[in-house]
Amino acid sequence: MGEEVKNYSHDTERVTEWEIGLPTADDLTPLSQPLIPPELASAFSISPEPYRTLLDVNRASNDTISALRSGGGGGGSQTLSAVIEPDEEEEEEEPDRENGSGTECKKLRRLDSAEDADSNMQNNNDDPSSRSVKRPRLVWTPQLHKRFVDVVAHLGIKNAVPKTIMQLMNVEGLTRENVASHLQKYRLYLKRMQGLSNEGPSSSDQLFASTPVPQSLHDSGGGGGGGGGTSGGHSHHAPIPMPYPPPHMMAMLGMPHNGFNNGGFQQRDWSSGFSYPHHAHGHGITPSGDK
DNA sequence: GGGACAATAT
DNA sequence: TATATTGTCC
Repeated sequence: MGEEVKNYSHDTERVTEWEIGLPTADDLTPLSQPLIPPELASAFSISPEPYRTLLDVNRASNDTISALRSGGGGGGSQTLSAVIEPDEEEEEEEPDRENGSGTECKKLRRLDSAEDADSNMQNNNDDPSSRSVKRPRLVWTPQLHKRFVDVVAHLGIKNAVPKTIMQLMNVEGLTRENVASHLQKYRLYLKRMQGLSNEGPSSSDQLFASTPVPQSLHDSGGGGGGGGGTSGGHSHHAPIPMPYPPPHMMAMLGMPHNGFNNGGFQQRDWSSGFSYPHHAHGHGITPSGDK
């Protein structure tokens, strides 16, 4: 790891902090390589994508970058659509990354090509003004969850209510319901952790277990849990007005869940994780509007 | 209206 | 299984 790549032709100041924890170029499959090995492709009678040379890839990424730069300009707000920053950005450190072994688990995602009988009801809506568009379900990726935890921690368990959390998280496309639902589950988890008071990251709750529970959350628990609360001290943070560096993130809704990138869309944001798997018909991005 | 929570649906 | 939705109570 750790070798500064300065391939970028543009002059963006890099925020190296954001890059910590990101996979290095070596960890990623080069764009010039097919996502599916030829053998596999032929085994499933998948017609392989046209072969791409590095030049093609380069050109494509330059296109993307220039499109972004001209379109988004230096401006701040970007609507969803194609917010793909040339630079990798991540947030914060992740000290202990205990990965069992060196081998990255590569999961081949099988799409059930089962024809979605997908009764696509009244769902064809281009009009952003209409909120009847049913948005695909949110996937709480570790990154997203971390942000969630951070916000909750800063608010203090006491002030952490869905609406506030949602606002502070500053994630486009995230709704109060999303947060409420997740918060519900998170509280359950916290309760269990307190009840056990001992560390025993149960195998379950991988997501939660991977994110340290901030001390400020051990708050009064109100006795509820059961006794034994851990430790006593807690510092409380007053609700802060503008807590987080809003890294303008967006929720990617409904990425085409097709093995291949159609338009040449590349997902990246708050890390590769923010994805909505489901049937996203047609255009997937842009939850837009909303709230 | 909004939050907590449980039950239920997808 | 994870997340969404709904219903009830406060």
